[in-house]
Amino acid sequence: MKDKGNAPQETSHDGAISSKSRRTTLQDVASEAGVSFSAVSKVIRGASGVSPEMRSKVTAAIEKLGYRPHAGARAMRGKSFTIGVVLVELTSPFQPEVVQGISDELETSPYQEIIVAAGIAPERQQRAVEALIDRQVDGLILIAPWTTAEWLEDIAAKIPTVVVARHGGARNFDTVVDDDYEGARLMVDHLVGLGHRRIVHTSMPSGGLTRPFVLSHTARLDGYEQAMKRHGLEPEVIVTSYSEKGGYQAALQALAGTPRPTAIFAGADVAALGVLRAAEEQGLMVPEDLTVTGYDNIYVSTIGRISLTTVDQSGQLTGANSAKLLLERINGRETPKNYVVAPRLIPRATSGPPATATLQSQAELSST
Amino acid sequence: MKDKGNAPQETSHDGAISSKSRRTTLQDVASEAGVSFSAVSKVIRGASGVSPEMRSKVTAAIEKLGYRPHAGARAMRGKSFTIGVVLVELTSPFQPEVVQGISDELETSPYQEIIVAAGIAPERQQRAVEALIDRQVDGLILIAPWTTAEWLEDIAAKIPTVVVARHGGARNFDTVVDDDYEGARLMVDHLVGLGHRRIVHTSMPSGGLTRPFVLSHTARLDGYEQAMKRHGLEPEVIVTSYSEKGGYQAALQALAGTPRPTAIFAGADVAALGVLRAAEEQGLMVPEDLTVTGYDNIYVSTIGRISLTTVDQSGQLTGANSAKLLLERINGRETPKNYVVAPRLIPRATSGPPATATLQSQAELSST
DNA sequence: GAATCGGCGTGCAACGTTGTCCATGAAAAG
DNA sequence: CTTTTCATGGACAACGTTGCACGCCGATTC
Repeated sequence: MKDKGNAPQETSHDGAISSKSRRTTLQDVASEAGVSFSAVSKVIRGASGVSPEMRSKVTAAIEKLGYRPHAGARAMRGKSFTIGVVLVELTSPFQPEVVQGISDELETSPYQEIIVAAGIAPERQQRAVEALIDRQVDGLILIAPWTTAEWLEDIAAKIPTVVVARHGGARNFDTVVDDDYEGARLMVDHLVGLGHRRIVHTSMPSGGLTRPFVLSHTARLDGYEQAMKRHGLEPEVIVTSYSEKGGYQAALQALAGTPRPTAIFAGADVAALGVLRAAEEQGLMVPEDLTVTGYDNIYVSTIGRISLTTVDQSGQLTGANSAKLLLERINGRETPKNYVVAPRLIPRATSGPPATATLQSQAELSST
Repeated sequence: MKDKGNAPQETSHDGAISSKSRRTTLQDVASEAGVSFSAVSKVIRGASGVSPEMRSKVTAAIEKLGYRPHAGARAMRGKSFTIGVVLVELTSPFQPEVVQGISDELETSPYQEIIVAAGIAPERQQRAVEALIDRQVDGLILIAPWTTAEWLEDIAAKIPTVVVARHGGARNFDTVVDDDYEGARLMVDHLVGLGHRRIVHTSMPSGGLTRPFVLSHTARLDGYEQAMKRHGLEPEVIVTSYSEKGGYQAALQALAGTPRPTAIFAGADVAALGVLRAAEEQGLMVPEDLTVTGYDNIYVSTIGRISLTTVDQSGQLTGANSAKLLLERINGRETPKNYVVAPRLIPRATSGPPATATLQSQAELSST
């Protein structure tokens, strides 16, 4: 394997090769196999018009030299085999689960994902998408984008796109959503079934989006309100943010009301954690004095100390499905598909019948 | 702006343009500005030999056409302005914080990060790195890689690299590590200061790595053992994994010992959560009957219901610093740098003096 | 006033692929 | 035995950049 002496490394002017050795290219493989480089390209692309011997010779050479195609060069002509994924925050508990589902699904495909955490601001999200398009991604998966519907349609007209956690369907892209409406109903039914009547819901600003093109939290809000009305109960909503702090603030506000609610249904598990803190501070026992529930079934909710009653929507499944839809779309499908993930109620330790059931119903009666 | 009739869209054979309009290129900008495309390239690259008028004309044209450079084409000749980041798991609580730090740092640079979750298996991590190299990343940040030191040096010889959370320094790459050794000492001192003498530590397998080239958890283990010995105490280590389940199992094992330990110092917060669950199941009050502490100061540890005593190592800072080091290296620095993040003890509600202090010391005396 | 210099703009050859078009030769059909 | 067909492999022109080499021209120097 020594190549000393009479094998001049190509007569280039480039005297000082920068120690970092050159990458093996199609050309290298071609000369190793003793064929033309177009033939090698054909083998790699699985194009027709290749004899079996040809194929095996080339495959052997590729193996021997450890050849790997240059993504940049590929991107110049056609596909880059790269998928762009945009999410809001990596350190938030739910969205990374979706990404993990995407990663796992793409693991067996030739595609590689690029992940960008773009925050909540629409402008920054748009810049992130543009940066991905510069990198010639073959497709986009946008998780809970806060941009306008028109902008999304424009982007999707240019490049195969799947949007996650956004309701309302679309013309040019596929969607994967949890049935948030149904999930909220499940939770309200659970709480009402336990005997609760004053149930407060915490939500987030709608971000200027209009129905039916809304993000998950708005659909949950709608589901909550409808379910409450169906039970003949008065909805009560407090709008803060989906964060521990937002939940804490919402809880303080809710608990100051008279009569005090017996249950707080936070729109997200993170917010429910804040509600728990507020309850603790006010000396309320959960679930004896106050039932607290969330949505998302994030990891923290499962651990013993928290054991939060919540709704599961399988981030993994959501991610895997969006990756599947995107690959279909890259392979030519044009008609939009909308995949709906069925939510599942997970009753745990933070929900129970209201201890003050009799007292409460008296208050209800006198106030009606 | 209508271009009907006598503006033939270039005399190409390509009749059916696939609706998705062509991207604007250097050439387009050049004709808009009435200059050569090399001139435009110079302006973009900030090369010398450009007159002010030239620059403004070109900048205007770029602005007008909304030109954005094609990353693939750039990657063919030189830089791709892309950084590859490899981590173990996106859904783990600590590593995404590091990535967030990297993202924030790169936000103001022309570089864009590609994130890959590669799992714990060295082979899969290696494949991930190769996929990134195929994409011509200009640099790599590897978070807690389980690969051999030789392999890392080989990669780093080819491409600027920063390794996070791996001790021992290196020839060809920079490292950013928390001073895990010191952090473990802080925790042991804290516990001993409270009066504990039987302190169990939970760790993870070393993954076949040999000192001094070890991952964080091994350094924590070393720090724990040294500190215990300095206090004249007997170290007791249980090896499982850094997960809720791993912590649970370790705790069961530890609590079965006689005399029972009064404190369990888990090597990671996630594991400490499992310890808490085990304690709860056995009817032990924390911290009255058992002190539980962790390491990493993940988000969950901060919330009221958990309020875990732990050691903070600022993932954000770690990430930001590794990005800075990588950019320096991309700009030509060759001499390796090792950045050490100072750990900080965060005492919270899960640690306190052992209730059975007298009893405990009797047991100690009789067993010695 | 001629020679030299340096600033500025242009031309052009890569870079590593893809996919179309073309030449070759063997097998099948007449 | 000649013509057509078809499978196979090779040549080659893009793709959108970068960065070097060159040529022009006005200004400085002797």
